[in-house]
Amino acid sequence: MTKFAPNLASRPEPITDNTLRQFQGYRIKRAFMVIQSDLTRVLNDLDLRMLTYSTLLMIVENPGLRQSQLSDALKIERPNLVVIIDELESRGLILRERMEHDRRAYALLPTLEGNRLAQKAVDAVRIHEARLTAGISDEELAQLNNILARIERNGASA
Amino acid sequence: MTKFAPNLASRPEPITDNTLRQFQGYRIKRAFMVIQSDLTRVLNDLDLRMLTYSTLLMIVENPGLRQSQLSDALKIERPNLVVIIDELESRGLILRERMEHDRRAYALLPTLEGNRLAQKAVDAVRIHEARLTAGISDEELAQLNNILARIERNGASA
DNA sequence: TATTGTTATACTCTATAACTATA
DNA sequence: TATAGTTATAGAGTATAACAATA
Repeated sequence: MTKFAPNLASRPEPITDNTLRQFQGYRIKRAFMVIQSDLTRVLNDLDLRMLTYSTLLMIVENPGLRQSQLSDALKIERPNLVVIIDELESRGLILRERMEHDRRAYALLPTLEGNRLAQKAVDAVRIHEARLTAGISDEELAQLNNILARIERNGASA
Repeated sequence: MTKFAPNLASRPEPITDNTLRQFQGYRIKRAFMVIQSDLTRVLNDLDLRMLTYSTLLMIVENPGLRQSQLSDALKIERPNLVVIIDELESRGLILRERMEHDRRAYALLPTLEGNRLAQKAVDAVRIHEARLTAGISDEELAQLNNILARIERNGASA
């Protein structure tokens, strides 16, 4: 085993990811994965997944919206939203109400329990976020969000 | 249709996501989704997906590493890595070489073509990243990465 | 016994085509 | 004919259990 044939060694040296780490996308992904992992655990205590959580919050904030509007806002394909709405409805968190002026569409409304669960989720997620952003000042977070928004805009105009 | 029964209206007002938008996770996710979407398109031109791309780059940077080391580094379950390695190997981009000192394990090595494709991918991703970070200074990106790393550390210690 | 790679399997999320009922 | 919601289906990505070969 010479130093000229390192490929055949068992590679006790630590594995590096410097090539990937040079990229913004990789670094943002790593932070996002950590957040997502912790958030998934927090939401699990409320029997919510990321999709049911964000769907419920959007219905609470925009009562009466249609499924098509919601799938646009959440960037979920309409067929995939159906089963999420089904789940929230069967749990008594939201209602589907036929619209009078267009009987093809449903107005989505939160129930009292839906509103309560949404509030509990928001509280829990605030605590989760406070933990993950501990030691980071409001100014730094504002700067972070400013840059993230600019990246998002750069991507949107592509 | 009175203003006191907005739930029954067809809701021509724009849909808002202020509840979700108050959270760092949501804002990071939105930026990441934009990056991922653009990166997926860029890699598609090289017949790579995010998983085959990051796997190939790790093998090029760490020639000789084992599949178990790679799955640890990429945070992919070992069974799921197998099919990715299969694909890269069948395309002639990498080799599986039995290790002399531990004949259970494979050393993963890039081929010449694997090295070439990895270089092309790195070049393409650099261009993609330059587009998405246009107008953002090096100082701002350094600040961004500093904050992202702190969030990642906060999550890791949880 | 424990580990490496593998197979089988299941679950979630995503994406598209085609249907129904309404418009 | 077009749209809203639905059904069916297929593809990724992810997760766990169990196996053969080897340590």
